[in-house]
Amino acid sequence: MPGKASKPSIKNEFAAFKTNRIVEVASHLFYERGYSSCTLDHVAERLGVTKPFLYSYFKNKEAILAAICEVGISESLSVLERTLAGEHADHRALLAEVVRQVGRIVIDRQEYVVVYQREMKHLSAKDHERILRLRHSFDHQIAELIREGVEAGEFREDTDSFVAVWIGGLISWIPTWYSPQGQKSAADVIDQLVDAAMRLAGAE
Amino acid sequence: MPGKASKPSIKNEFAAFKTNRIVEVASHLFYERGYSSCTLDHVAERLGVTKPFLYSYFKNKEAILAAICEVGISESLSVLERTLAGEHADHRALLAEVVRQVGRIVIDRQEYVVVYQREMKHLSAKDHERILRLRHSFDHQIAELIREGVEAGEFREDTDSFVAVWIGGLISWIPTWYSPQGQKSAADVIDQLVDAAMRLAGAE
DNA sequence: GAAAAAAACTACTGGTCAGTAGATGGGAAT
DNA sequence: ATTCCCATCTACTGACCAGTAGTTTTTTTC
Repeated sequence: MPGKASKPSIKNEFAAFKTNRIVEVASHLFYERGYSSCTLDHVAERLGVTKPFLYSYFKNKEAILAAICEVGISESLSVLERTLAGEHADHRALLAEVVRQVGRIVIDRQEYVVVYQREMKHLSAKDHERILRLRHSFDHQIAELIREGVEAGEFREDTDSFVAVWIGGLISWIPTWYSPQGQKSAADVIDQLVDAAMRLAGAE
Repeated sequence: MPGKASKPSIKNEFAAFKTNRIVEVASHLFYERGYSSCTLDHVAERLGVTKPFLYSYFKNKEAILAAICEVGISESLSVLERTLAGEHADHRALLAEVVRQVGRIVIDRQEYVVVYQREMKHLSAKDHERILRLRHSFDHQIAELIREGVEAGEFREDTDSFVAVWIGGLISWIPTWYSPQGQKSAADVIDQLVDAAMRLAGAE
């Protein structure tokens, strides 16, 4: 089961690999068919194993969903913190860089993000709360960044720090319309996203 | 069944009323529990009727979902067209008014909109396509409005008409975080939405 | 290479649910 | 009052599925 720290060993690496594969495949199938309509037999079949196999890596179906839901937000949060810790010319550049990085994650982890958005409500109260805290921490840090930027005179002074939520919306919205097969490349989308975020922040 | 034009008569009005009630209640329960996890017995119970009752107004469960999904987008589209037909000072005012009106609809029809976003993929190919066409028509008309505004010199000249999609994202994102019980009033949210949309369009 | 341990499987259960066939009952027409 | 019709209900089916008990296969250990 994920979520506990174990000593590194070849055995644990195998287990981690299998856990990961389950999450990958489940995410893809939940994305395609929806959580409730996708059976664990289906996930198992796609992995070339049987249902009880899954139960030796996850407590139940909901635990697999929780693992999926956590991917996008926890990666975004760790990139955010790493970027905040780095060196930057000003708040403008910092915001642009954060949005760029997180945009990249959201595009790479598209299916995970969509499953999270759609199926969140099937999480247990505990998992739901835990993941929501991560999300709020993210929004809060972006809001703080905006506030500081406004104070520093880098963003329009009439910019409410609540635009953090709107920027979050812009980012979260991408996976619902972006397709890797579409005309727009991922790089184009990210450039446009950064531009849009800067406009919202009033950084001209 | 909805979707056919009938002569107005007291009987048809009764039927339309019942159809409407089914859609209302189903929307609320699909919103709370998810489409696949919400049973028709549950919908019927909440209405104080039985399952076969539903089947005399809708062909099957998916038809109820389709009716729900259509509400938000078709209301938005009709408001858009009505607004475009009216008189306006300039493109700025026109865009602001459209966003304001559609924002209001999305807030009023919050649950319908969320169900549409989450459960779209359970629609039959036919319904899915039909509703997607409405959605595209909406985005296309907003894009056109932006393009004209840029040409008229009212929006920043480096504004790509693709911001229509980002504005659509802003609007669609509201129901996932706005709550009527929250601190922010609907009017505040709409004012902020309009401001954000104007920033995205580069209308300063 | 045999015994023990770990990993994965076969086969099942108890419950759920979309959709239906046929019964019922109350109002309208005659 | 009787017949008919329409709306709604009762009662059912066939399929599906999360989760489990107990067995088999594979790997590790000595």
